[in-house]
Amino acid sequence: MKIEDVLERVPMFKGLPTEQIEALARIATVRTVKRGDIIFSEGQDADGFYITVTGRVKIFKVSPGGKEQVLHILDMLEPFGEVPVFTGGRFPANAQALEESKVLFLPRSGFMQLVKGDPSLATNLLALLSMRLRQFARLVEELSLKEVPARLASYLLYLSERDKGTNDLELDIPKVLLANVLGTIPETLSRILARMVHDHYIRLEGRRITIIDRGGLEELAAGARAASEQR
Amino acid sequence: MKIEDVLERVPMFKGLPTEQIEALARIATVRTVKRGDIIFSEGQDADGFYITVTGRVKIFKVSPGGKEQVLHILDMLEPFGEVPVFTGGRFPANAQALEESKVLFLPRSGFMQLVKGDPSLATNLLALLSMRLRQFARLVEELSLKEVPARLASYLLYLSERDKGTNDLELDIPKVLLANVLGTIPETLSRILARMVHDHYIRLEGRRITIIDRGGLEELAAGARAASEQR
DNA sequence: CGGTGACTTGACAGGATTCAACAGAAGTGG
DNA sequence: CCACTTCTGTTGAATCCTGTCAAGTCACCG
Repeated sequence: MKIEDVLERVPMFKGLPTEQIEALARIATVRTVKRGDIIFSEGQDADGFYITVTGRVKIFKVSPGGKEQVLHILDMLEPFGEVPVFTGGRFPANAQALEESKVLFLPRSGFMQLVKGDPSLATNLLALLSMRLRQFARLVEELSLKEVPARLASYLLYLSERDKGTNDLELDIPKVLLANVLGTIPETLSRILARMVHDHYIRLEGRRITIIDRGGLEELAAGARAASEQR
Repeated sequence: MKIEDVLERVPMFKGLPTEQIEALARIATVRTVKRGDIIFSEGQDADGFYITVTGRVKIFKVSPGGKEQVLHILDMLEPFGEVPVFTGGRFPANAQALEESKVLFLPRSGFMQLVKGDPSLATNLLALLSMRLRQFARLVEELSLKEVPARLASYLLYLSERDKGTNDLELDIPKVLLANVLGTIPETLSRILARMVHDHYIRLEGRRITIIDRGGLEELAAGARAASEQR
């Protein structure tokens, strides 16, 4: 597939005139990465940003002890690593391919010129960054204000909502990764899932989860006292 | 003071032509708030954003149980509540005045037009939002990957750095608020400060803190094992 | 078939919150 | 100016969640 065709489908570039798409395509380069490959690391000098073409990428931070916190999981056609394009300097986090993926690299120079020249691109970007800020605000809220069961409940409800309200969910990521998304570790996740099963909130078979008490999950997510209340 | 003069000094509007400053001034309104006043609440419909003129404002989230997590503390001439300007919809968090303050309100309509017309304003905004994203990434890292002593150590070092590396710090916020910034509660903060004093990292008199072991603090901030190691 | 990765479970320790009580500072009003 | 309330900060004891350490199962792959 031609790069132009990819760029055209990127939401961020919605409404860009063809010639500018072509200009972008000329400066873009494709990079193929294998599962587990690091695309960039925190602190690394940033001279451009990326867009996923196929595959998925996680953005994450690591503690000195090796614990991970996932900030984003990016699907197809989502830009990432764009922050240092506007602030200059270095990448604030790490990016790693979850699967064999193709990513597009757009060098900073040239891109900035384009932004300056095209107000609709600029406002698209403002919308994108604002959306990210919203997500972060929610993430901070979850991490700081809620306990793990509440976060997990939120996540399950989010999955359900994303699929038009089904009760039959299928985790599309391994549980280790889910744990890191939720800001915890696999062991804890495992236990809380078990507890939720025991308390008849959900049914669980491997990565298949069925919601059987949506109301209960919603209470949990809202921060109600933990499951298995036993006062 | 005239509104134009204020707007001119706002970093975000750096380099804007005078006539556009004047256009902004025409749509802006001033609002005076007392200490503790809520400027906007999470979920409230957003039809514009704010800029601090005098005083300070905190942006925060609240858990159902009443615990607070502070996202930002804004000094003079800093914009806030700007996210929904670009995403539409509602405010993602609450804003409350820490002191008697004057804030400027800029309605969304009109502002967006200005953004579309002025590329340098747009890039200023992109830089602003990107900076915020960076801060959030760091906040998430602190909350998720570090324990309270490490966060406190980071914060103290940050204060020191902000004042050109002094060892004599003066907290400009009450400790309750600092606790909420660090994602904890006053009791815990109090104890950890006491421990740091006991371990000769700092000296403490009310809100005056003197760093006496910077290296030690740096280790703590990096995530080394907690103070008062006693294995 | 040995080996690696994903996942689970148990025992345990430890950090942090909760509940409670209290002292000092600050601000209010008579 | 003093009594009183409120705010701020500190300390103690008990509890709980969560992470750590360790072991073990199951599935999949070379």
